[in-house]
Amino acid sequence: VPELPEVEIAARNLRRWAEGRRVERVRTDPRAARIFRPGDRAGFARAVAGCRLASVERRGKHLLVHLASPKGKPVGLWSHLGMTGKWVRRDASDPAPAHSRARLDLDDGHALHYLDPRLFGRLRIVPDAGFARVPEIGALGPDPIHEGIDPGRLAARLAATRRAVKVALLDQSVLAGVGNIHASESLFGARIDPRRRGGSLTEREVRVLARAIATSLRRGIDTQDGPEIAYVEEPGAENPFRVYAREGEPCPRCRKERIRRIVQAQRSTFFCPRCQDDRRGRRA
DNA sequence: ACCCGTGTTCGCTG
DNA sequence: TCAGCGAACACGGG
Repeated sequence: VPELPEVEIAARNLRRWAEGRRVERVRTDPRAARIFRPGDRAGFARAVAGCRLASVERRGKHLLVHLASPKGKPVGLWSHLGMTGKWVRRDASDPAPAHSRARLDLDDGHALHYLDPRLFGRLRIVPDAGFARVPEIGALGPDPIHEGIDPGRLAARLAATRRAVKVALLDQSVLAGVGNIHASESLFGARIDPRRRGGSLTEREVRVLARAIATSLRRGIDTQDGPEIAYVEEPGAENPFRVYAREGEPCPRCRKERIRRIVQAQRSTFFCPRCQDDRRGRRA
Protein backbone atom coordinates (compact mmCIF):
# COMPACT_ATOMS: atom_id res chain seq x y z
CA VAL A 1 0.00 0.00 0.00
CA PRO A 2 1.86 2.49 1.17
CA GLU A 3 1.93 6.15 0.84
CA LEU A 4 -0.31 8.70 2.45
CA PRO A 5 -3.03 8.53 -0.25
CA GLU A 6 -3.46 4.76 -0.05
CA VAL A 7 -3.47 4.85 3.74
CA GLU A 8 -6.06 7.64 3.69
CA ILE A 9 -8.22 5.48 1.41
CA ALA A 10 -7.74 2.51 3.74
CA ALA A 11 -8.89 4.69 6.65
CA ARG A 12 -12.02 5.75 4.75
CA ASN A 13 -12.81 2.16 3.80
CA LEU A 14 -12.37 0.93 7.37
CA ARG A 15 -14.72 3.67 8.62
CA ARG A 16 -17.32 2.82 6.01
CA TRP A 17 -17.06 -0.92 6.58
CA ALA A 18 -16.63 -1.19 10.30
CA GLU A 19 -17.35 1.94 12.33
CA GLY A 20 -19.91 1.00 14.97
CA ARG A 21 -19.52 -2.73 14.23
CA ARG A 22 -18.49 -5.31 16.78
CA VAL A 23 -15.59 -7.70 16.15
CA GLU A 24 -16.95 -11.16 16.86
CA ARG A 25 -13.87 -13.23 16.16
CA VAL A 26 -10.21 -12.72 15.30
CA ARG A 27 -7.92 -15.15 13.51
CA THR A 28 -4.24 -14.59 12.84
CA ASP A 29 -1.68 -16.27 10.61
CA PRO A 30 0.94 -18.12 12.69
CA ARG A 31 3.52 -17.49 9.98
CA ALA A 32 3.05 -13.74 10.36
CA ALA A 33 4.40 -13.39 13.91
CA ARG A 34 6.64 -10.46 12.98
CA ILE A 35 3.62 -8.29 12.19
CA PHE A 36 2.46 -8.47 15.77
CA ARG A 37 4.27 -7.48 18.94
CA PRO A 38 7.03 -10.08 19.34
CA GLY A 39 5.54 -13.17 20.95
CA ASP A 40 2.10 -11.64 21.32
CA ARG A 41 0.09 -12.76 18.31
CA ALA A 42 -2.45 -14.47 20.58
CA GLY A 43 -2.59 -11.41 22.83
CA PHE A 44 -3.54 -9.32 19.82
CA ALA A 45 -6.47 -11.57 18.98
CA ARG A 46 -7.61 -11.63 22.61
CA ALA A 47 -7.47 -7.82 22.90
CA VAL A 48 -9.45 -7.15 19.71
CA ALA A 49 -12.15 -9.85 19.97
CA GLY A 50 -15.39 -8.48 21.35
CA CYS A 51 -14.46 -4.84 20.80
CA ARG A 52 -16.60 -2.35 18.91
CA LEU A 53 -14.80 -0.22 16.33
CA ALA A 54 -15.24 3.37 17.49
CA SER A 55 -13.20 5.44 15.02
CA VAL A 56 -10.27 5.41 12.63
CA GLU A 57 -7.65 8.10 12.24
CA ARG A 58 -4.56 8.39 10.07
CA ARG A 59 -1.25 10.11 10.68
CA GLY A 60 1.17 9.98 7.79
CA LYS A 61 1.23 6.32 6.74
CA HIS A 62 -0.01 5.10 10.11
CA LEU A 63 -3.55 3.96 10.88
CA LEU A 64 -4.90 4.39 14.38
CA VAL A 65 -8.03 2.42 15.14
CA HIS A 66 -9.87 3.18 18.37
CA LEU A 67 -11.70 0.18 19.78
CA ALA A 68 -14.29 0.21 22.56
CA SER A 69 -13.69 -2.85 24.71
CA PRO A 70 -16.50 -4.65 26.57
CA LYS A 71 -14.15 -4.61 29.56
CA GLY A 72 -14.45 -0.82 29.59
CA LYS A 73 -10.87 0.17 28.90
CA PRO A 74 -10.44 1.54 25.34
CA VAL A 75 -8.02 -0.35 23.12
CA GLY A 76 -5.73 1.20 20.51
CA LEU A 77 -4.99 -0.71 17.31
CA TRP A 78 -1.96 0.51 15.41
CA SER A 79 -1.69 -0.58 11.75
CA HIS A 80 1.15 0.19 9.37
CA LEU A 81 0.87 -1.31 5.90
CA GLY A 82 4.60 -1.66 5.27
CA MET A 83 5.35 -2.30 1.61
CA THR A 84 2.51 -4.63 0.60
CA GLY A 85 -0.21 -4.34 3.27
CA LYS A 86 -3.90 -3.89 2.43
CA TRP A 87 -7.22 -3.96 4.26
CA VAL A 88 -10.01 -5.64 2.30
CA ARG A 89 -13.58 -6.73 3.08
CA ARG A 90 -15.07 -10.09 2.15
CA ASP A 91 -18.18 -12.03 3.08
CA ALA A 92 -17.60 -14.10 6.19
CA SER A 93 -18.41 -17.21 4.14
CA ASP A 94 -15.80 -16.44 1.47
CA PRO A 95 -12.46 -18.24 1.63
CA ALA A 96 -9.64 -16.13 3.06
CA PRO A 97 -7.73 -14.26 0.32
CA ALA A 98 -4.07 -15.12 -0.21
CA HIS A 99 -1.72 -13.70 2.43
CA SER A 100 -4.47 -12.91 4.92
CA ARG A 101 -2.46 -12.29 8.09
CA ALA A 102 -5.35 -11.25 10.30
CA ARG A 103 -9.06 -11.72 9.92
CA LEU A 104 -11.65 -9.74 11.90
CA ASP A 105 -15.17 -11.17 11.66
CA LEU A 106 -17.73 -8.40 12.13
CA ASP A 107 -21.31 -8.59 13.42
CA ASP A 108 -22.75 -7.82 9.96
CA GLY A 109 -21.68 -10.99 8.15
CA HIS A 110 -18.50 -9.48 6.71
CA ALA A 111 -14.87 -10.17 7.49
CA LEU A 112 -12.05 -7.65 7.34
CA HIS A 113 -8.76 -9.14 6.18
CA TYR A 114 -5.35 -7.62 6.62
CA LEU A 115 -3.29 -8.87 3.66
CA ASP A 116 0.48 -8.57 3.60
CA PRO A 117 2.62 -10.93 1.48
CA ARG A 118 5.97 -9.47 2.47
CA LEU A 119 5.27 -9.08 6.18
CA PHE A 120 6.81 -5.62 6.45
CA GLY A 121 3.63 -4.23 8.04
CA ARG A 122 2.67 -3.85 11.71
CA LEU A 123 -0.51 -4.69 13.57
CA ARG A 124 -0.23 -3.99 17.25
CA ILE A 125 -2.18 -3.15 20.37
CA VAL A 126 -1.08 0.15 21.92
CA PRO A 127 -2.43 2.28 24.77
CA ASP A 128 -5.46 4.02 23.31
CA ALA A 129 -4.82 7.24 25.18
CA GLY A 130 -1.35 7.71 23.82
CA PHE A 131 -0.83 6.97 20.15
CA ALA A 132 1.79 9.71 20.27
CA ARG A 133 3.67 7.60 22.81
CA VAL A 134 4.22 4.92 20.18
CA PRO A 135 7.76 5.94 19.19
CA GLU A 136 7.15 5.48 15.46
CA ILE A 137 4.15 7.80 15.65
CA GLY A 138 5.50 10.35 18.10
CA ALA A 139 8.51 10.99 15.88
CA LEU A 140 6.43 11.84 12.81
CA GLY A 141 6.65 15.27 11.22
CA PRO A 142 3.52 17.22 10.25
CA ASP A 143 0.88 15.47 8.15
CA PRO A 144 0.66 17.42 4.86
CA ILE A 145 -3.11 16.88 4.51
CA HIS A 146 -4.23 17.39 8.10
CA GLU A 147 -1.85 20.15 9.09
CA GLY A 148 -0.74 21.53 5.76
CA ILE A 149 2.89 22.25 4.95
CA ASP A 150 4.61 25.26 6.50
CA PRO A 151 7.25 26.28 3.91
CA GLY A 152 9.43 27.93 6.54
CA ARG A 153 9.50 24.81 8.64
CA LEU A 154 10.15 22.62 5.61
CA ALA A 155 12.96 24.91 4.48
CA ALA A 156 14.56 24.71 7.93
CA ARG A 157 14.50 20.92 7.87
CA LEU A 158 15.88 20.75 4.32
CA ALA A 159 18.65 23.18 5.22
CA ALA A 160 19.69 21.08 8.21
CA THR A 161 20.81 18.12 6.11
CA ARG A 162 23.36 17.41 3.42
CA ARG A 163 21.16 14.76 1.85
CA ALA A 164 19.61 15.14 -1.59
CA VAL A 165 16.16 16.72 -1.42
CA LYS A 166 14.53 13.53 -2.76
CA VAL A 167 16.10 11.49 0.04
CA ALA A 168 15.16 14.06 2.68
CA LEU A 169 11.52 13.93 1.59
CA LEU A 170 11.40 10.21 2.45
CA ASP A 171 12.29 11.05 6.07
CA GLN A 172 9.00 10.73 7.96
CA SER A 173 10.15 13.23 10.58
CA VAL A 174 10.34 15.90 7.86
CA LEU A 175 6.81 15.26 6.52
CA ALA A 176 4.63 12.31 7.49
CA GLY A 177 3.30 10.32 4.57
CA VAL A 178 5.50 11.19 1.58
CA GLY A 179 6.94 8.03 0.03
CA ASN A 180 8.98 7.05 -2.98
CA ILE A 181 6.28 7.77 -5.56
CA HIS A 182 5.15 11.14 -4.29
CA ALA A 183 8.70 12.31 -3.65
CA SER A 184 9.40 11.87 -7.38
CA GLU A 185 6.00 13.20 -8.42
CA SER A 186 6.15 16.36 -6.33
CA LEU A 187 9.72 17.22 -7.36
CA PHE A 188 8.60 16.86 -10.97
CA GLY A 189 5.64 19.13 -10.24
CA ALA A 190 7.96 21.70 -8.67
CA ARG A 191 10.59 21.33 -11.45
CA ILE A 192 13.34 20.64 -8.94
CA ASP A 193 16.24 18.28 -9.63
CA PRO A 194 15.96 15.41 -7.12
CA ARG A 195 19.77 15.36 -6.73
CA ARG A 196 19.92 18.89 -5.35
CA ARG A 197 20.91 19.27 -1.74
CA GLY A 198 17.98 20.24 0.44
CA GLY A 199 19.84 23.28 1.67
CA SER A 200 20.44 24.57 -1.86
CA LEU A 201 16.74 25.26 -2.51
CA THR A 202 15.68 28.88 -2.54
CA GLU A 203 12.79 30.11 -0.41
CA ARG A 204 10.68 30.34 -3.51
CA GLU A 205 11.55 26.78 -4.57
CA VAL A 206 10.57 25.43 -1.16
CA ARG A 207 7.21 27.22 -1.39
CA VAL A 208 6.59 25.72 -4.83
CA LEU A 209 7.66 22.30 -3.57
CA ALA A 210 5.32 22.51 -0.57
CA ARG A 211 2.40 23.18 -2.87
CA ALA A 212 3.47 20.43 -5.27
CA ILE A 213 3.60 17.87 -2.44
CA ALA A 214 0.08 18.75 -1.29
CA THR A 215 -1.21 18.67 -4.88
CA SER A 216 0.44 15.34 -5.62
CA LEU A 217 -0.95 13.70 -2.46
CA ARG A 218 -4.47 15.08 -3.02
CA ARG A 219 -4.43 13.90 -6.60
CA GLY A 220 -3.37 10.48 -5.37
CA ILE A 221 -6.30 10.33 -2.96
CA ASP A 222 -8.80 11.51 -5.58
CA THR A 223 -7.71 9.22 -8.40
CA GLN A 224 -7.23 6.07 -6.34
CA ASP A 225 -10.22 6.31 -3.98
CA GLY A 226 -12.26 3.13 -3.97
CA PRO A 227 -12.75 -0.17 -2.18
CA GLU A 228 -9.79 -1.95 -3.75
CA ILE A 229 -6.40 -0.38 -4.17
CA ALA A 230 -4.32 -1.60 -7.10
CA TYR A 231 -0.61 -0.97 -7.08
CA VAL A 232 1.25 0.08 -10.19
CA GLU A 233 3.16 -3.16 -10.48
CA GLU A 234 0.04 -5.33 -10.29
CA PRO A 235 -1.24 -6.77 -13.59
CA GLY A 236 -3.95 -4.70 -15.21
CA ALA A 237 -3.35 -1.61 -13.09
CA GLU A 238 -3.01 1.69 -14.95
CA ASN A 239 -0.10 3.90 -13.92
CA PRO A 240 -1.77 7.12 -12.73
CA PHE A 241 1.52 8.96 -12.17
CA ARG A 242 3.36 11.46 -14.34
CA VAL A 243 6.94 10.24 -13.94
CA TYR A 244 6.95 7.33 -11.48
CA ALA A 245 7.76 4.02 -13.22
CA ARG A 246 7.87 5.81 -16.59
CA GLU A 247 11.56 5.48 -17.40
CA GLY A 248 12.19 6.03 -21.12
CA GLU A 249 8.78 7.54 -21.84
CA PRO A 250 8.57 11.10 -23.17
CA CYS A 251 8.21 13.74 -20.46
CA PRO A 252 4.50 14.63 -20.18
CA ARG A 253 5.39 18.32 -19.76
CA CYS A 254 8.11 19.18 -22.30
CA ARG A 255 7.72 16.13 -24.59
CA LYS A 256 11.32 16.69 -25.65
CA GLU A 257 13.23 14.63 -23.13
CA ARG A 258 12.67 11.14 -21.83
CA ILE A 259 12.04 10.31 -18.18
CA ARG A 260 15.17 9.07 -16.46
CA ARG A 261 15.53 6.61 -13.61
CA ILE A 262 18.35 6.95 -11.10
CA VAL A 263 18.95 5.29 -7.71
CA GLN A 264 19.19 7.36 -4.54
CA ALA A 265 19.42 5.83 -1.07
CA GLN A 266 18.72 2.42 -2.65
CA ARG A 267 15.40 3.64 -4.11
CA SER A 268 14.41 4.51 -7.69
CA THR A 269 13.95 8.17 -8.52
CA PHE A 270 12.20 9.26 -11.73
CA PHE A 271 12.59 12.73 -13.23
CA CYS A 272 12.84 14.78 -16.42
CA PRO A 273 16.41 16.03 -16.91
CA ARG A 274 15.15 18.96 -18.97
CA CYS A 275 12.28 20.20 -16.78
CA GLN A 276 14.15 19.49 -13.55
CA ASP A 277 17.34 21.28 -14.44
CA ASP A 278 20.03 21.24 -11.77
CA ARG A 279 22.15 24.11 -13.12
CA ARG A 280 21.16 26.41 -10.29
CA GLY A 281 22.06 24.08 -7.44
CA ARG A 282 24.79 21.74 -6.45
CA ARG A 283 23.98 18.08 -6.28
CA ALA A 284 24.23 16.24 -3.00
C1' DA B 1 18.76 -17.59 -11.86
C1' DC B 2 18.53 -12.76 -11.29
C1' DC B 3 16.57 -8.28 -10.58
C1' DC B 4 13.06 -5.37 -8.95
C1' DG B 5 9.61 -3.57 -5.65
C1' DT B 6 4.49 2.83 -3.09
C1' DG B 7 8.91 0.91 3.77
C1' DT B 8 11.42 0.94 7.87
C1' DT B 9 15.04 -0.41 11.29
C1' DC B 10 19.53 -1.60 12.69
C1' DG B 11 24.49 -1.43 13.02
C1' DC B 12 28.71 0.47 11.37
C1' DT B 13 31.56 4.47 10.20
C1' DG B 14 33.84 8.80 9.98
C1' DT C 1 27.55 12.38 19.44
C1' DC C 2 25.41 11.62 15.36
C1' DA C 3 24.20 12.13 10.35
C1' DG C 4 24.47 9.20 6.65
C1' DC C 5 24.90 4.90 4.46
C1' DG C 6 24.18 0.03 3.27
C1' DA C 7 22.33 -4.35 4.76
C1' DA C 8 18.48 -6.71 6.21
C1' DC C 9 13.71 -8.06 6.57
C1' DA C 10 10.47 -11.47 3.05
C1' DC C 11 7.98 -12.81 -0.93
C1' DG C 12 6.16 -12.64 -5.66
C1' DG C 13 6.47 -11.26 -10.41
C1' DG C 14 8.89 -10.29 -14.75
